[in-house]
Order: sequence, then structure tokens, then C-alpha cells
Amino acid sequence: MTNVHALVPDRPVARKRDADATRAAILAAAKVHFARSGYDGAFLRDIAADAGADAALINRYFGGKDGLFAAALKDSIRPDAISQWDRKTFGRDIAKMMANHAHQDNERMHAFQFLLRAATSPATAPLLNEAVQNRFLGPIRAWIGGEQAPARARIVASIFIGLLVERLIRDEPLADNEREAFIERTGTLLQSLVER
Amino acid sequence: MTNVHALVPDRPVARKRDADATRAAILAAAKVHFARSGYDGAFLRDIAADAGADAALINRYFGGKDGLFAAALKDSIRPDAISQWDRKTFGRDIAKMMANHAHQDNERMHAFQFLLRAATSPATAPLLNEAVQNRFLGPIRAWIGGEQAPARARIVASIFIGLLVERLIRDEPLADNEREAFIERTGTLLQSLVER
DNA sequence: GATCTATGTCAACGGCGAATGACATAGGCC
DNA sequence: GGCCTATGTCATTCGCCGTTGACATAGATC
Repeated sequence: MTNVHALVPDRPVARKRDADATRAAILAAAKVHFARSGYDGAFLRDIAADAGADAALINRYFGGKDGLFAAALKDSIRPDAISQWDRKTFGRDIAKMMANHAHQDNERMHAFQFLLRAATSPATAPLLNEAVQNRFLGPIRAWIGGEQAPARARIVASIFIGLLVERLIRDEPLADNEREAFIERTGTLLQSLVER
Repeated sequence: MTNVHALVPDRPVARKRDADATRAAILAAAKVHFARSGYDGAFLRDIAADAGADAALINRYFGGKDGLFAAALKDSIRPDAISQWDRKTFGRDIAKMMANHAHQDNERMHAFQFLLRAATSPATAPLLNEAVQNRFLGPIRAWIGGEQAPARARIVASIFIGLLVERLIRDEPLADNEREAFIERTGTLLQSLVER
């Protein structure tokens, strides 16, 4: 099976011998694969192939599959990413993003889906509680602020995750009329949670 | 490792030779294991052990792991279950259930978590689109009714799933004050989606 | 250009878990 | 009681995938 995602070129560019570059290529491919297939479903040989590298190098550079996963996880969580959302349009922005078809991916969505995979994969549970609680829920709570911030943050995070899953398992675009209603309702709903 | 869930007795009751009974025992054990560990993380030997049966019987009765999963999935989705919710208290009922600690399980939660595992496990994706769309989203849509039912149903389902995931990865009970606020806000939020 | 090290390649190995098929036996049927 | 089939048990096979170590070679250093 050839790789399906545009972020990783089908014919990897030939690299000179460059440890840093191959390390980066492996990491990039790993993020895609883990996001798409979860920990168990992602295979080192496939990742290496997409990165134009040899599977043995994964062990050399990351110490094994666990190390690669941890590195990819770390690289996927940007603690400051949340604060960059616009408070005024937050709800509608998220809603729009989620209304997209699952296969119209972009890098931000990939990071989210990676987190989702990590969160729901039993094999990676030990890593995850820390990461999700401290790096996802915590920042949201701080960003939201105001009264009952913990509860509101938890609800926002939950809805966020739910939309992500729904998007993941939905295999067709939303019908136009449903799409409008979906964005409108989801948007205002999230927005109201942010504002008070 | 011995099984941890009360639904499956530690020392399975000795059965007479009874294909239906062992089939049922295997199915029950499978639902627990799949719900707890997902498709990849559940092992036929463990399931068989918990059911007090031999792993080979799984192949005989269900045709393999896939067949067992499909059977467990089918058995976990009761199309009529949704209509039994009380329209007046729906929001708060769900919110309360979700506020519980993840390890305080009951049979209903098990079914939900099974669905969640199925939804997020790539190995089972082919099965899922049909199941979730037709047996989960569809019934919710019909039950909700009214204006913009498709969009509202989708949002309710998404929130539902999100709460499920949040509950799954949260490893400690909610603090008392957050708990109250969480139930109150989530409850009214869901309720408003049901009512209009 | 000789040498040396970092980088990359290749071919195994080993474990694990699903699947298979041969064998054992309980329990009905005549 | 003597078969006969459905049910259960056991040992083995098979394939997959992470990992390992031996080997090849590019490219820097002198």
C-alpha cells in the first residue's frame, strides 16, 4: 500500500546522507501514520517506507516504536496553539473546521487526530493521561477563564473530541443544508461556552 | 491476568456441553474485552479464558476474530435503546451518567464504550460506518425529530461521544464543585438540543 | 588518496497471537 | 450397551511485525 497523504510525497525526495533530515522525515511520516491508524495500526516498515528510510533507522534514532510514538506525540502538542484562537470567532471557526470532510486534511487537523488516536488507544494510555490533562485540558481552562472555568473547559474539550470522532467516522461530506445548520448551531453552542 | 469485570465471573460456572451457552459466554466476555481494550488490544485467548472456553471454539462459532467482533458489535447496539430515554430529563440523565468515574461501570456504559472503541479502531472501520450511521445516528435523528433534526442529532451524537472519550481518559473523579457545574451545564446544553 | 566514522542497507531472529486440524469425550439415539 | 455426532481440548502452524546485528558505503578529515 502506498501512502495516501499529500504531506508525505509518494516518491520521497532522495536525500544525501543526513541524519537530521531522515530523522525529521521519519517523524513526519510517523505523525501521519499514527494519526490515521493509531499506535497498533501503524507499522514501522510502512512509516519507514513513506519516509524513504529503512526501518532499522527508527530504532537507531528513536529507540524503538515507543520512542517514536512519544516523539511524535510531543511534536504534535503545541502548548501555545490554543491561545492563538480568536475568542470572538472561536465557536464558528471550530464548527467550520469540523464540518469539513474527514479526508480534506490539513496539518492542524492531523495533530488533533493524532491526539485522539493516542487518547483512545489502550496501548498508549499511560502516556496520555498526563499529556491530555496537562497539555490539552489545562491550557483550555486557562484560556477560557472566568466563572466555572474547569467545568466549561471540560465540556468544550469533550465536545471538541466528539466532533473529531464524528468527523473521523463520517465517510461522506455533510449535505449542504445540514452543513449550514450544523455550523450555525455548533458554533453558537461552543461560543456560548467560551463567553460565559 | 484475571478478568477484572464483575459481569464475567472469575471462576466461570462449569457448563454442560451446550453450544448455545458457550457461544453466549464467549460473546459476553468478548463485549467486555473489546469495550475495555479495543479490537487490537483484546486477545482471543483471554476472551476464551474468561468465558471458560477454548480459543478454538471462537473460530468454530464465530468464524474468527472479525466475526466475533461483528457479533459483539451487533449485540451491543440495541436500536430501540435510544427511544427509552425520557425526553424531559434526557440532558441531565446523560450528564449525570458521564459525570461518574470511568471505572464505575454498568452494562449500558459498557455498550457505549464498546461502540467508542469500534469507532476509533481503524481495524474495524469498515464495520463501523454502517453501524454508527444506521444504528446510532439514524435512531437519534428519528427520536429527536423536529426542525433541523439531522444537524441536531449529529451534534447530540458528537457531544455524546466526546463525553464518553473524556470519561474514558479521565482517571479521577470530578471534584465536587466542578461536578455540579458540569452536570448543570452539560444537562441544559443537551436538553436544549433535544427540545428545539 | 587513505582512513575513519556516521549513515544507510539487508537479512535474519524471536515473540506473539490468530487460525487450523487432529484428537478426545460427553451425551443423545437406536 | 454400542454407535455417532456435536462439543470441547490440545498441540502445532503460520504470518506478522518489532527488533537486532552484521555488513556496505558515502563523505568528511587529514
